[in-house]
Amino acid sequence: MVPFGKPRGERADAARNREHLLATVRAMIAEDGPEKVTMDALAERAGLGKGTVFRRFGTRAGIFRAVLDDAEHRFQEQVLYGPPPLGPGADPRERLIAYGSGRISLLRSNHAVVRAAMDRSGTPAAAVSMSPAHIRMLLRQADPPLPHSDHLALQLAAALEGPLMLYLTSEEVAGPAGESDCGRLADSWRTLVERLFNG
Amino acid sequence: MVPFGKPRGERADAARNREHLLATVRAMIAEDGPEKVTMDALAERAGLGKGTVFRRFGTRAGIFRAVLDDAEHRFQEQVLYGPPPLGPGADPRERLIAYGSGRISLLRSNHAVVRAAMDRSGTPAAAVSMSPAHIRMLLRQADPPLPHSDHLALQLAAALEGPLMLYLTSEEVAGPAGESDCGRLADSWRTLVERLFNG
DNA sequence: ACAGTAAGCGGACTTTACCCCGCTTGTGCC
DNA sequence: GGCACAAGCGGGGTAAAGTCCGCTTACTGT
Repeated sequence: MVPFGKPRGERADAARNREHLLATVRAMIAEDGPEKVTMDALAERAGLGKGTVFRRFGTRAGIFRAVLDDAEHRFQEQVLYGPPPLGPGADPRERLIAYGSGRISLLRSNHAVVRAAMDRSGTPAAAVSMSPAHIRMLLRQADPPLPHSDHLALQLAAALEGPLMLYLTSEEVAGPAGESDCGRLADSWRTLVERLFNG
Repeated sequence: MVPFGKPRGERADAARNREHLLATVRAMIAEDGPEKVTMDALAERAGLGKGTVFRRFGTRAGIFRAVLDDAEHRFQEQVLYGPPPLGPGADPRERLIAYGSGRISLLRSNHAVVRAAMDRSGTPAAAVSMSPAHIRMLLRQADPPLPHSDHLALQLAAALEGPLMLYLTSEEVAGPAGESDCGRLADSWRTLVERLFNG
């Protein structure tokens, strides 16, 4: 028998500290925005050592990824088990359109944190996103399945997330103007998907 | 008359230093890759002060943007004045397809530098790219013009550049395997554009 | 040629992410 | 309960980006 009987889960104090750090960082984000969050300040405010912060989250970006995890997870649940058209039941085309507008508003409402989570080129944003996989699945379920579904899925994921991550600055996204912008982004996503499926 | 008669162009020594720095950074990139380039090392190797490096390029990412400028500029010239289907003369659909595969191979062959050029969230990658504007123009020239052309252009630009910038890691792109990957990316771009125009 | 001036230069300084490693503490086993 | 030990903790240390400001130097008009 291999000596690794149990992976020995996270220790209780560690879990407590993680929660505490998450709460603290959320508070700091609410007060001054993510760009003002420094590791030292976070550690001090939480009353913990800097080493602890890094042990829990690995990198600065990791903290923001953890902050997003919640919202991300709720959304994913809607996608996997929720009611149509987002959840299963609707046809792939409608699901994909719904997925797009849901994802756009998710990204918009967390835009600053999303940006902070992709700082430093180490991890590509794929880690923050289940989009490529989900889109690929829907492309394959289409009748007839779309060609190049793997690469097409990457491109569609980028079409969805890229404008918010690559091309739009924070000011363009925040504020009331940004809302209508995102609405139009959802409209053009719909166009894109409809034409893609009709071809 | 306003006192600003002449913008007083760049001084000769400054221009010389810029060229020298660019040559130095290119050499460093060739030797160890962009991620190993530090501002201190660059300044020292060029025999200049660090302040000078920052004055010239603003940020670390700025250096890599400057390095890319050349290739970018040559490509842009092909797009604006070169022969069809990339240059003017072909119909918008064909030009867009050609633009995509040209851009993909440009990004692939400079992938490491492109990534380095978008480090630090300050400047969105738009600065490295004329894609959104060019794509928008082609969408408007289509007959009939496509709806939502502004936002659709952003999404298509992201579909084109996003996979290479957001979702594919350096290893996946470099090496011989990456070449076929990029070829398939170009194929699925073609599909995307064809269906979009046919709808 | 020369004086005035703005642009350029250098390098010490500051800030911040991230590493390291000796000490402490929670946990599973008896 | 007590032991052994891995996991967790702390905070000083390092490296690298970016800022500042006093000195120097290339251009311009006369």
